[in-house]
Amino acid sequence: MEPLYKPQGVEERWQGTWEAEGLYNAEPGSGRETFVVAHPPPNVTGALHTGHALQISLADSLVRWHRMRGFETAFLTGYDHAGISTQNAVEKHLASQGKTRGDYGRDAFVELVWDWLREYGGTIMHQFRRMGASMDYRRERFTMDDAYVRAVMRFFVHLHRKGWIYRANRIINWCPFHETALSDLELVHEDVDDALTYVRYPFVDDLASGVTIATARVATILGDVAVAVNPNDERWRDAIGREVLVPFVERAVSVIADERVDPEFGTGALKVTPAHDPLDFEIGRDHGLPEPSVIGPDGRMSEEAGELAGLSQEEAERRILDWIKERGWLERREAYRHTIALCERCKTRIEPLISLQWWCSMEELKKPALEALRSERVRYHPESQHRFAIESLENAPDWNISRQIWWGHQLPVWECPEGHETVEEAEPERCSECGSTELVRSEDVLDTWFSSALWPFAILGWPEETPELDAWYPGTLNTTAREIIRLWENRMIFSGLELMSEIPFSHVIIHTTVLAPDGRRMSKSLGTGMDPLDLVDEHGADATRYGLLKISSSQDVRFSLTAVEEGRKLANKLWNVSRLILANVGDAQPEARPKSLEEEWMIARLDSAHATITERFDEFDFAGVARRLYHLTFDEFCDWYAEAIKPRLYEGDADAQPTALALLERLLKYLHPVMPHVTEEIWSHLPHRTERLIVSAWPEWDGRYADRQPVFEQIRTAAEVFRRSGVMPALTEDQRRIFEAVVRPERVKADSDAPAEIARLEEEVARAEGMLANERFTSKAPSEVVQAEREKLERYRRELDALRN
RNA sequence: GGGCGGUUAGCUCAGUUGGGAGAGCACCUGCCUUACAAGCAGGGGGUCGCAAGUUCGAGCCUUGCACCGCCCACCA
Repeated sequence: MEPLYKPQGVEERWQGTWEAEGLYNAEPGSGRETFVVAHPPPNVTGALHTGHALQISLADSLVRWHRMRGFETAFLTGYDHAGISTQNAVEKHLASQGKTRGDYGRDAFVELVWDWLREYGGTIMHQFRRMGASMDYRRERFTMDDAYVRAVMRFFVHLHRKGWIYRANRIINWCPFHETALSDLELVHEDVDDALTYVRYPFVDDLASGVTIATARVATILGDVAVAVNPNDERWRDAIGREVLVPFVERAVSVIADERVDPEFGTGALKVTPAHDPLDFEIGRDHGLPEPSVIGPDGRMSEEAGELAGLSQEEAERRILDWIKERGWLERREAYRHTIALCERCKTRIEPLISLQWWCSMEELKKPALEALRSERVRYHPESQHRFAIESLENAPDWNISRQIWWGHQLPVWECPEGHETVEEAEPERCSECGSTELVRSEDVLDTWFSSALWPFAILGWPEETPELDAWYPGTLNTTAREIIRLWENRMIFSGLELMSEIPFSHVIIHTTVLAPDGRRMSKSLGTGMDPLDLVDEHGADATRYGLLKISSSQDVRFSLTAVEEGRKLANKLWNVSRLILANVGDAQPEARPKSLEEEWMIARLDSAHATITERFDEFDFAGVARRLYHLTFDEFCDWYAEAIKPRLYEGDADAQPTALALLERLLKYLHPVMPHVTEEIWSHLPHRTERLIVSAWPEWDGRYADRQPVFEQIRTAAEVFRRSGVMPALTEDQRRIFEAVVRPERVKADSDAPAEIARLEEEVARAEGMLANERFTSKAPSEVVQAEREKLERYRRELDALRN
């Protein structure tokens, strides 16, 4: 064993060994209590980012802890096909060769995606392994596996038969680049500098006056079917019911009243374009207005735009503005900064369009899920996120589940020439209504999250009845980022309840968002991202895991390299104290048979750490676990226990050796869930150990020596006084032996500063005396607090006496 | 605009029923001590964002304000 611990090489070796020896494997039917984590499936095209690394660190520490505690642990993993994201990646690849998906056609394109994935996809599992994630990689699943596809089809048909899936023409978010609908949750928003145009729509019967509206989308004027004002707006009260002319198309439309119009914005009058604005759409439907679409799926002016058909929106806007100016209807234009929606994948500006899409009603699905959340059968952690999850589900709108892309699960819907729809899991022979055999399958695919919603049970073989499904559903917990609550977590809960009649897991851990060191979000486009594998290469997976856990306490945290470096130091410290012990125990067998104060005290400290670690893990306070491990190792095990027994080890004290080995083993076990590699490596150097640490038993609590702690603490106080002042306080023989081993008084320089120490203690005595002299304190404070203060005062007086002699 | 989180040492952060302000890093001093110089021992450094309130006592509880951040959002 070298003095410097180098994780490089060691970690990969153990990762290979653990997996090869089948120690990550989960088997159903062991009869043991289960601990099941269906880890969030990363995008099949993705690479490990900091969020993944944190998620792995959290989940794997819990999994390893439970494995050692004797649970049957199933840490399950796989890939998400990530419809739009993957298609986008492949299309970019094609674009670099000057091609488009249109050059291939649907079937060839989908084949191309599969080829592309075989070439470039599926790298992240290697990175999970490199983090030390103890997943059962044999059971890796993919949402496009045949079995998984069958589960998705079953889910769709099930919901359709219940009447909860329907088709409707509604306004949706349209990405003109991908030419597909998107849910609200697949958008990003960006502030842009635009112009707000004030246009007068003249009254039909009085062209000299009219209603002035303000718009940021001049091109959509062609689709106006009304002007709306707030009914309480005095300025426009007389205009309600009159007719105005829509510019350019010179269509006469009514001025209507609607509460949803904000009188504060612009002039308080809104042009109503139902086909191209979500609010206008609602107003239009409620007032029974027509819905002319003047912008097409390609983002250009459509046939209904008449003479402007085929133009870009910018060109159309110029033409319309010229027309308005000529007639003097343009009141003014002003600079206007506002927020627009973009496709999160290609950053193309979203067009709100009316489109025939498939929807999933939330009305019935969400009821049992809400009950499960309100009764806390499923609990989000922290509590604030639990409330947010409930509110999100309460307000969940119907879910647009169809997408007009090619990569994904094609809808199990077949149409005959009569327009009848047949919905079956597999291709039907004839139309269910007219018997026609000329069936054409819907071209739409399902929203990626529709299949993700089945993850906890589809990966176990559902809808087949498998041993895995029987053993591991419901699972235990799930870890995820905050923004995934509505996209995924809530949907797993309601789909699990609907199809399995049981919640998929009991706990959802919403983990920290790791920000860049400057406080901005980590993202590739901002250039603030970082590759966690660089950390792993430089500092080791153990240090990286420790560092990420250490900073995982609050909702958002800035990444701090010092936390990872602290982890590296911890690994090195552990390595070296192990060298000390292993080099001086001969062929002793590990056995805790304490014969001295420092041994008893160390056992009491290990007991204390045992309690804290259990408590912190149970609360999902991973930073708290990391903190306790650090101080247990550095302050208690190394600085005091190891220093105290060192002289005995050098002398070959046969009593010290077996206990030292036993306590080191216990320390290694406590550290293993967080730092698996270095602990397993040290474990492999222990004499007579054949079993692996990863599957060794979590230590039992001892509990015999809690009362030895005050006796030991007197040595620590004595050391403090001595180092500050050079004065040697009175100690028992046993205490003095430990004191001399740890403090090495012969090495402490004789620049004693007794006067300063006396002054410090005098201040303390005065403070304590003051408090105890305050009658309001002694009469109102709890008696324990007063008693503790009296004891402190006495201790200070004793120390002071020792110094003054 | 809404929700949530944050504001404590130069930096990143702990502070768990209200009872003497802490850690790591950085900085300074002294030590190559037969585990570790990626170490050991010691030290300096903080009106706990601001203002009121409750209390014998507030970093912690209440109210208001300010600033920072994340997430969400159909003011055209």
